[in-house]
Amino acid sequence: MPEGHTIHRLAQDYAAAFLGTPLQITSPQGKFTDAAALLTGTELTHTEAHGKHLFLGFRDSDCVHIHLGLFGKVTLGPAPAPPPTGTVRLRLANSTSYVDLRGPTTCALITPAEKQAIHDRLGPDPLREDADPHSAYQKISRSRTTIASLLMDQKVISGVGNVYRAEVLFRHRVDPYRAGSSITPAEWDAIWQDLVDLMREGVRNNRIDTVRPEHTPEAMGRPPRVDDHGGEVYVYRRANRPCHICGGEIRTADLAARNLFWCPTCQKNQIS
DNA sequence: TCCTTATGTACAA
DNA sequence: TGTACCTAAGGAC
Repeated sequence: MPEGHTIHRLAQDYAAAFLGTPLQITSPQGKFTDAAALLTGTELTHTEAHGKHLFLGFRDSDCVHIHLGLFGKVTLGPAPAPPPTGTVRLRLANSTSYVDLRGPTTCALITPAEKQAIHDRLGPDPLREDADPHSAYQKISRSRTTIASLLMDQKVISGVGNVYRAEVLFRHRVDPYRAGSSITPAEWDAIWQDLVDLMREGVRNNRIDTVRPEHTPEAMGRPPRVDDHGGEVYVYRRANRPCHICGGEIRTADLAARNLFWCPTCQKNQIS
């Protein structure tokens, strides 16, 4: 379930379970065996997230770079660790906990220079203190590309994925097909601040909820409901179902090989 | 049991 | 723009 909130939460969870304790590090699947052998017995010293990238620091400068991609999953539990299945790329274990990584796009030992290069190519992350929303707006305001595409471009803004993209555009009534250049500074400020708030809540709850209190099923007099992905949302994966606000049909379309969801009735803001 | 789908990204043409 | 990569869950039979 990897958007930026998931990765920041993992950075916290890895730290809480493993920081400063000697670790047994293995790669039952075999694709990370050499690095695991190099690191086993050492301590985890640092964890960090930037966008959807997770960094695990060992000793002075050893760093494991993890990207979950679309399918990657992490399971964390109390010791003793169960016998690993054949798909576990990386297992960390100490006397109290274990964590298994499966199916990541990336799991690699990298140098400080390589780590820096990753930071350098990523746009500001709403979950990081060092984020500068203005640098994202510089790119957006000069682009003829749609705002829906720009929000998914990790060079523009990092950590936002297909759920937050669809939901934040709905919350601000922004037509996803508007060009970046049509987004006003005030609109961007509101969208950015909203992403900061939503994604922080996502880290806390480990899921994505975007429905405002006045639009919850209870407030609207509808039966309770949790959407397919595990949180409560306005439009994501709700194609052909009624909009929570106007009752019209939520639409879906292909945009850059991803599914876009939006309400054509509610999302008509041209200038706000 | 098979097929589709998924909260992602990189690279080729 | 298309394709490759990685895994698992859910739905259609």
